[in-house]
Amino acid sequence: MDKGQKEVTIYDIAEKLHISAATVSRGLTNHPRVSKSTRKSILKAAEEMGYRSNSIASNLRSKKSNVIGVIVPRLNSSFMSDLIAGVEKVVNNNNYSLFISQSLETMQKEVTNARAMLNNRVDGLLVSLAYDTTNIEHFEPFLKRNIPVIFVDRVFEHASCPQIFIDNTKAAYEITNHLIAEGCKNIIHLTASLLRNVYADRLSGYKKALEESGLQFRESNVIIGDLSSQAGIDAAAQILKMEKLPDAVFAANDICAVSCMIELQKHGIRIPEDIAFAGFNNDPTACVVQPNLTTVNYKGYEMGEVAAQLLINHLIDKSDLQQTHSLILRSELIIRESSLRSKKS
Amino acid sequence: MDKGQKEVTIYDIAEKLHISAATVSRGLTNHPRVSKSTRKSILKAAEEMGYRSNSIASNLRSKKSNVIGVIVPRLNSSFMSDLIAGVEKVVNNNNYSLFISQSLETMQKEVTNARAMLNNRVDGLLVSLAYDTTNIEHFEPFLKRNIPVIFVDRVFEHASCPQIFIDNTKAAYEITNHLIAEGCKNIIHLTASLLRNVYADRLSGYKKALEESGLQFRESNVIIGDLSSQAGIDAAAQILKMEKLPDAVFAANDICAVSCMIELQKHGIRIPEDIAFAGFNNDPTACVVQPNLTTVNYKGYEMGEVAAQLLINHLIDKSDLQQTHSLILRSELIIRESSLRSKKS
DNA sequence: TACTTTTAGGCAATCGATTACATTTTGAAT
DNA sequence: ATTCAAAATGTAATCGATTGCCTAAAAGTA
Repeated sequence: MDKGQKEVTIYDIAEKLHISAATVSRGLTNHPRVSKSTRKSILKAAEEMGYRSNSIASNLRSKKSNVIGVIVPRLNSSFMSDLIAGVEKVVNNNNYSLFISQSLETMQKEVTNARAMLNNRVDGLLVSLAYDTTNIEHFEPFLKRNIPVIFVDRVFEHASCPQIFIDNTKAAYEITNHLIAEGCKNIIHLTASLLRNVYADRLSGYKKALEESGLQFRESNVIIGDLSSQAGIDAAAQILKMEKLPDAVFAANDICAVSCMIELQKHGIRIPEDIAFAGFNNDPTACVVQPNLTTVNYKGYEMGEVAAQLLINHLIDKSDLQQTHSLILRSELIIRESSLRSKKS
Repeated sequence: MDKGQKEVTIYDIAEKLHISAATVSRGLTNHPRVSKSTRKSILKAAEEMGYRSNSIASNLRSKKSNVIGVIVPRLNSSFMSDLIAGVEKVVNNNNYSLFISQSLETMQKEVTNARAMLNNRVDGLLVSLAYDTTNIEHFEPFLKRNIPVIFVDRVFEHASCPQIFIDNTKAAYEITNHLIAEGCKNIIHLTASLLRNVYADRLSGYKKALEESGLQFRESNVIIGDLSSQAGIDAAAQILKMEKLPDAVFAANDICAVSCMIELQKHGIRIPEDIAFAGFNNDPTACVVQPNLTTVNYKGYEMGEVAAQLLINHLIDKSDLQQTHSLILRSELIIRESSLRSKKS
């Protein structure tokens, strides 16, 4: 089973027009050193003959692929798919293509994927790290080759890699303060691997808020899981077993917050009267669940756009990436009924 | 700003080991005609020298890229991101890579994206069509070259393109029948472009159920939009203006169903007492919204896995794709409170 | 020992486009 | 008609790996 008839190449066009392949190549790429009339005849012949530029050959020779690589923990999360959609839009509008892979939250796959990206000679890389990634040596080969690597959301400190994220500490600080202002004094925090800035920072914002309000931070109030829907259910079970019920739960994402909340409701807990709730991300479910979930609005789409644009600008005009080391995007606290206790009391 | 120091090639390895590049190439690809000892020394040298296989060069010569292309309407929908996650898993496990682009529901972008995929010489293509795609001439160049094209979910009838989807007619028939069994007689159907099988088939299942129950089908009961969250809100407004309120709404996806339902609730409509609701897809929100939404379970992840596996099997063992023309996956009706009126009456 | 087969490895063309450099053509100015 | 810069095109090397065909060496066989 072969690829059907032979492909039309620039040589075929050259032969037909009795000109050289070099001129054809120039004609097809709008090189200024080819006359208008020749270009026109080249384009016409290309069209007629069903010519399809072979990017692979072009990439090999020109040592650039016009491909951006993306490595994310998972593709099927509301946040990540938004992020990727934003990236795709920008990348596509700039005539680049997108190579995508997911690490499934393991460093091992992240390493494998990075290697595949390198072999495929992507021009740049956008990365959001897996839960258990402990170092980023697997990106060194890119940096050594001056291939830009940009971290998004789940970042890692490295002199030559720009980072794009939000101020997680501040956001968590604000949301915790809000809960405290609503009268909560015993706040559970659901989170995931503290290796990741997003979770470590949210935890520190939470701690800071407690501290400033003179509330004691208790290690046992931090439940570390994978922030999945199941993790929320498990956390609910754990909470129900506590000798003294907490008066608030702040989860590091909405998925987990919502499932935990619903599970607790099934056991007769009233939200927010018995336990106030807050999440993170402003997932679609946040304003569907009853009561609507207080959360941090933090949409991936723009983050994806910004990251992709930064990368592409660099690739196009070679602007110095080091200039922009960290890009901190805006996030906002969205207060909904799940945390509003003061009105009721 | 160049790519740093020169890349290590098989020639460098060959020179160092005083053997030919051909042998190095064979050694690296586990070709049987190279001795164990030479292979070992090649691998060792490659490792030491930091050799990275250049897939581009390899692709050019071997005329195969080990890349699968995917074109979907959007990346940031729960269903599509699940589907892509399934595809990615299978593709990745088989040492292929993934090229992804979104058509944003327009045929124009679909055409452009297809061309980019072709230029990049993908080995195969998975496609889910845009709303307004009227023909699939843009995939002919693939077929002419014997590059397999498989349609997923939003399919198109074509002799050489396998299709993977669910029985939308049957699912819609069942869900409509269920609503009728619950006593509904005036059922609104929210859907999108009838150019797409998924929506046309659901409509015909809806019609068939009405017909068989002796209920009259009314054109004015079908509201065509884009099934977005906003479309649900718009539909709610339209419904509220009707001289006689419907007693059920069956939306062709959950996003739209949920937003429509919530909007109606805001206007004092009780679900399911006043209006029963049903959606399609079993999105995460379906079991978060109150009351939980009756829907069709129809997860994209497995569909993605199946599609990718079919494609890859074909690429690997050249099994005849024509063998499997249509693959109809299982779907199931999930009845939840949003449509349960009989108990209450 | 002589001959055949197997195994390991080398040679060189090839994939298709790009591009530095060389050459020819054009056209304007003298 | 001559000159010369500018414009247009051609030549040929190059990117890095693969592979059909060939040869040499090793192993097996009689």
